[in-house]
Amino acid sequence: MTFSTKVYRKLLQVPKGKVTTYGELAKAVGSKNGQRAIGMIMKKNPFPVIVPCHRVVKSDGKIGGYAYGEKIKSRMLANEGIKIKDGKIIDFDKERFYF
DNA sequence: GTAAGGGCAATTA
DNA sequence: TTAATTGCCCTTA
Repeated sequence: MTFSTKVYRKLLQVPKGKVTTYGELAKAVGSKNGQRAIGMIMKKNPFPVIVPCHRVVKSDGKIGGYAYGEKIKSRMLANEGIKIKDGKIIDFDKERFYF
């Protein structure tokens, strides 16, 4: 069980239409300061299909980056019912998922 | 085994 | 309030 594996499992707990942040995710797996590591894990994401890495955003509600393009990310989020405006989530506090 | 970087966060000015 | 700097953890080279 590696760190990345935990991150993936946690991320899979995020329901459709909800999002989480790198910080929350890091804290959820035991590394409250491991947000950067998570970002890297997402980038090297070995399971891009089963891991909804597009549901992970920055703590301030912005989409942040995305290995396959931010526009794709925001589009997928919008497809799940999350409103995106100018690169950031409008109802971030509501759509946000707490582990 | 060492070094650098990454889809950030929290702090400070 | 926005911008810049520092720090943290993990993976990859």
